[in-house]
Amino acid sequence: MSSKRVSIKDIAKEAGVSTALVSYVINGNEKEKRVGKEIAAKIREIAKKLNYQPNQVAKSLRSGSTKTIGLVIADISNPFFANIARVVEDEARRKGYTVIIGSCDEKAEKAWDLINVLINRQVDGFIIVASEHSEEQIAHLRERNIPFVLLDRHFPELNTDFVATDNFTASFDACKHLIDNGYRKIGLIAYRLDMQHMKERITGYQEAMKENQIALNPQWLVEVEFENLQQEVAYAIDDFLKMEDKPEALIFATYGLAINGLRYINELQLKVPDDFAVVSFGQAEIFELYYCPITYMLQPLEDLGTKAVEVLLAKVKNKETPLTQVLMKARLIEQKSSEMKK
Amino acid sequence: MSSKRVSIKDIAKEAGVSTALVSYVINGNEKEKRVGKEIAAKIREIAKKLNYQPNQVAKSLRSGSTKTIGLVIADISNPFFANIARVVEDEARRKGYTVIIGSCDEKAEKAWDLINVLINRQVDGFIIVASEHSEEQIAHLRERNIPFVLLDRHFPELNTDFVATDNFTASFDACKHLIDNGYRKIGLIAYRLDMQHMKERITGYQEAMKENQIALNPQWLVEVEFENLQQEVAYAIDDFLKMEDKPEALIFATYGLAINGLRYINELQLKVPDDFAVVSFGQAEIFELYYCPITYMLQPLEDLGTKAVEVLLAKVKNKETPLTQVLMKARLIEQKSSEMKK
DNA sequence: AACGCATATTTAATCGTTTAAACATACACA
DNA sequence: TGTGTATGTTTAAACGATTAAATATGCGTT
Repeated sequence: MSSKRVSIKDIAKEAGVSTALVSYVINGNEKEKRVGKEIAAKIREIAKKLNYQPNQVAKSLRSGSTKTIGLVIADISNPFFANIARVVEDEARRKGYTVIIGSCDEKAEKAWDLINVLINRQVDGFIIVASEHSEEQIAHLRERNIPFVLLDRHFPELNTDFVATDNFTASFDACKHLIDNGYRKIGLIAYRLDMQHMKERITGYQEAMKENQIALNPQWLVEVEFENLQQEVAYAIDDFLKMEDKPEALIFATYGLAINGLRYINELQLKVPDDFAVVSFGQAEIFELYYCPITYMLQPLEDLGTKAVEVLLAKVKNKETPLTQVLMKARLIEQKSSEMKK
Repeated sequence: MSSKRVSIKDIAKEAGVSTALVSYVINGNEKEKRVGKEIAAKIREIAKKLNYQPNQVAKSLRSGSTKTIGLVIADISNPFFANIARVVEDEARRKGYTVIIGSCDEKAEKAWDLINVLINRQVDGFIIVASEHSEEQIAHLRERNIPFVLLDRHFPELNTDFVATDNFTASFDACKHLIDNGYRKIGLIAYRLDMQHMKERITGYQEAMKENQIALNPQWLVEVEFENLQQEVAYAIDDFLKMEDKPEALIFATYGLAINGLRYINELQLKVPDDFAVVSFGQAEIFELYYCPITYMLQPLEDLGTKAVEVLLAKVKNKETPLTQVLMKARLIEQKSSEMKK
């Protein structure tokens, strides 16, 4: 059995009417358009019999709306993004939209390509977890009047819609928690990134230290490059160990940093929390499963994702929707890795 | 600055020619179609000036090909699927295709919805990581002559194209490895699933035991339900512990089972590998980061993914392509969790 | 001058759907 | 008989691209 797709024309022919009537009936406009009762019933019956499925591509061309949103992230194989993707997918589907996910590895060039492909595919809007140096792309979208909302990261100087975690407070809380538990020499491993969310994770830490009268030792703050992550993190920890004023607690500013840091700490046969107490950003089973479960700042992924979809779709429906900027609080999940200093 | 999208008509008007010529030039058919040199140059120039981007939706409608493939998986937030998705995405993009990923939580109904949405969106083909009870859907696709390839799991009675791991051998090797390292009482925790890949993981284990003259204790083989996973795994381990002939080594048939199993083992303050040696399927940082790194069967995700795309696109280009069925070998990654029995 | 041929360009149909506008028919009422 | 109104249905253009077929023009040959 082959099977050409059934179109509205086939139904029209079989029913002996014009395609207009079929369209009216299929879309439930038969009342408004005054389609005859028997004809309507006949059309519905035939559509069912032939298992008619509307061609979304034709609809999209005609209507100018594809009911599709593009989700631009760094890497779908990273659990943080994968979790976001899942939330966005579910919420979008609930509202009749399909999501196209694209990974750009934090590379501006890949992101450009990706965005262009998606624009050509006429996505109705974008949810973007932005990378460094993507201001230009964002500005481009705005110029072309394509709806988008930034998720998790934003550029304060661009004044766009965004939905993100309050990273300053999260980092402040993480550090404060360690201080409360008796640690005073606290190191922070972050990325060297010219991005607001990372900067806030740094200033939050600094502010918490200051506010608790702890002199900031600049050596305690290490910013590593994205490339060669594993080595960079190892060097950072090596350096900590060599210091006179060696940190007794570490904050990892992302999940990826924590993974690499903990791996190296294991390799050195150091113990958490005795050699280093630990608090991390990000979330994954791993933090529960580590021999010493890791305290972390739980970002409200579910809320972030659904809110982003909501904000975007409002924008899609009405481009004049006023700017929406949402900050959500992270929650401290206390575990053994940061327990009260002995 | 607003910005209506630039179409081929706009270029044609500006150049004072018909849309046909513009189309020829844009698509590089100017030689074949004998477009005048100066005109061609002019068209190209104008296209550039106006930053023309072809409307992929219109192209799709006209050509009947969307250059899109649907990837149907259980859950994008599961690292196994996320990794597959990444490989598929990259390979597809390399070949000019876009991927739409859909999660169906191993539910036949969700999978149906998803597949229908994607069919309506005219995807050119599907890569499907099938769930239980999805034979009907698969058969449906075949009847409608829509190209697809099964990935990671397949239904032997359906005789479709597929690309999968040789699970029998993988499981055999996992078990054999434990036996070689001195363990003889070996438990297997698997899903109760009517699916080939799971069955093979069971028979592989059984075969390895038999071949090494180890009497199979049926209590050592536990099949748990997908629902209430955490509890079910805990019960299974409780049961093991109560047995006279308690297993000294465990094989987890999936990543999810391992996560839950290891969490519970931690909770009971049992030690790997002394209380239980462990080998698992799946892969993730976690297996390296656990206090006792976990031995696992590394599935060749990269190869599986790229091959699946290759097979599918061959099918898309020519529906008469002969059946392609590929089995790939998993590789044992030996770590401390299965070291030689003391 | 007539024809053939090569070159260059336009016309118009097509993909599947939506929808404003035109058309047709019946009936009520003056 | 004509006019108005309600009801039911068709026509045809449009979305943006592709492409077979038609057309136009110039040139060389006889």
